[in-house]
Amino acid sequence: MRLSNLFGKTQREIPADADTANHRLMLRTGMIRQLTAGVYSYLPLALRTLRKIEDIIRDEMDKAGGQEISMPVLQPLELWQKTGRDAAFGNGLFTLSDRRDRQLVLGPTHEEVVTDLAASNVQSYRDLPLMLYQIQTKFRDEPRPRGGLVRVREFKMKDMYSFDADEEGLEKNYQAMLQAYKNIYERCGLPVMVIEADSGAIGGKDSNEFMVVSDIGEDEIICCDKCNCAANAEKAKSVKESVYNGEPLPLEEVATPGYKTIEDVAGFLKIPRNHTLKAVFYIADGKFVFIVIRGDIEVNEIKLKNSLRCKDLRLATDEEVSSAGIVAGSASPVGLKGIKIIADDSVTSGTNFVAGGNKADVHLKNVNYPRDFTADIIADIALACAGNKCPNCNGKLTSRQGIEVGHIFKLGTFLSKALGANYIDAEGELKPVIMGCYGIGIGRLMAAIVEMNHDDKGIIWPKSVAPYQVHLCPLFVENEEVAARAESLYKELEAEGLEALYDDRNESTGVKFNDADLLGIPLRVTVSPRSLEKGCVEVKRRNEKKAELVPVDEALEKIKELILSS
RNA sequence: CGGGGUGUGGCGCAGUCGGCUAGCGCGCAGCGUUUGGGACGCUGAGGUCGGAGGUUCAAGUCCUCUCACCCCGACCA
Repeated sequence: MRLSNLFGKTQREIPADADTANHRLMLRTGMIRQLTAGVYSYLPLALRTLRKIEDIIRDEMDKAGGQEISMPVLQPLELWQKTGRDAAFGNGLFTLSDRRDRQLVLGPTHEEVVTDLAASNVQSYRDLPLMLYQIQTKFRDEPRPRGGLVRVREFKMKDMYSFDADEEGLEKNYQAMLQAYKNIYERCGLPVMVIEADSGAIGGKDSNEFMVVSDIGEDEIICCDKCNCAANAEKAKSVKESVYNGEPLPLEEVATPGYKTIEDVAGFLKIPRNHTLKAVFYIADGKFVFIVIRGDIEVNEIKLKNSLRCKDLRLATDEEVSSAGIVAGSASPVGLKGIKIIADDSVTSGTNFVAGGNKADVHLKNVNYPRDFTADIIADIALACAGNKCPNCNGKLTSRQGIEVGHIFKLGTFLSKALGANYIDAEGELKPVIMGCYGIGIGRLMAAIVEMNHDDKGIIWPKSVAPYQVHLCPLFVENEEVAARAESLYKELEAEGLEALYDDRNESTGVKFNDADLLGIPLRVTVSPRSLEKGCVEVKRRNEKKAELVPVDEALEKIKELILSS
């Protein structure tokens, strides 16, 4: 490609609100252009890289036994109602109606469609296992798109679905996918961590996320510095050591004039925060719920949502709290009637806590579970934090930010049951197929690659996904020998099937070199009067400082060697 | 959904106590001189100042409504 013809110019200035390196660089290189919030056009350079990423993914999916298909973006809402996931996605679902007023959705993912497809095509255990995948556009109406390509509303995703007759088959496919994913990231030059994850709106059981550790990541990873286990903060557990304050003592009221927060009450009574019980109020699917948790621990809303098996969860407003008859600042589970109580298991391992008194300016001392109150649900709903202890090895937990570049799930049978995806086993018995699903966001993966592979000059593409393999950069193109040499070298490269970006523009050296660094093609070949005087051209890797002089007639071989070496 | 901010040529911005023909830098086109790390001169093209309504002799500037985009929060009583 001649740079003079390339659609998408490099920019010297970019909007001030592009605050991540990958976003700035993709704008400056002219790879992407935003159309509206979370919706982008991909220009030629971006598309070339996206295709290379897709080809790596296809290769690994095919090796793992996948078959590529393509499923519709436009899907009947009815299908989503059958599985109940229209509600799970809620406002995240883009919906529309056709001319006959039929409700349609733009697919945020394809479990429903693929399960429906399997329902009509899988009949016997002989049809299993089956692995289907596609690389297809998804639409999700995110509350807040951000960070360039990191969180968008329209994006391409590789989604693979596995169908098995039994749990062993699922496990085998799941492990195969885990390995395939590791291969994909490695081939893309991206270091990833595999962590335990919550399965979220997709539903299901076991789930792992693939994380690129980066400060711009939106996810928090909780990781043990001793045993190296790691989990998304949404899912992570930590040790909640028992708080034993002696044998249970009689309940006792204590005046706490004006002291409402845990911080204030604990300070006033001169006790640690973990000797208190905290009350938090949520509205779960429209119903008021009362949460009790130890004062030093925060509620993990994802865990809470899972415990409640609810679809919608939000904090209760002040009005809702008072109309439920709760005394804000002194709320207590003790003596509470007619309200669902969910307690973190931390309240069961300790004695003589301080809790609210259900009267203004009064708290209760010596509250003990279950003597003084009981809960409708006892569960782990605690947020694990850096500094907590690891539940596996008692090591110290640390926290870091990560970009989620892949997510795999063991779905089980809830979708196949809802959509009638059954098979007849060897004994003639009808059974639901067991499913798994496996996703990678292609654009986000590209953003993560740029984020992890750049310097202050520009992108440093890994060879495997660079838009071009060689950046041919003649200087002083009005010099006839330079122009002739560059032209013939370009034609030779093309004839060899090598991907060359040829900067044929009559620009100054500074402009050309700066653009070369910005674009980040792995290998730069400079043709100039100075080097030609020595009968040479200059070859330089993007990730190295020094250039190397190579005799003109050896240049092609040298370039091939450098491109093909690892 | 709540809070804050911004909308002026392709990009980045100034102009906003109302006042003449809306300006600067980059980029773009032409000519010339240059050019081993973002050169320079001259000439030129390109804007219904997000949109609608209003106030006024006069609106990019003031008022009302509206749309879009960005940032923060989605948070513990």
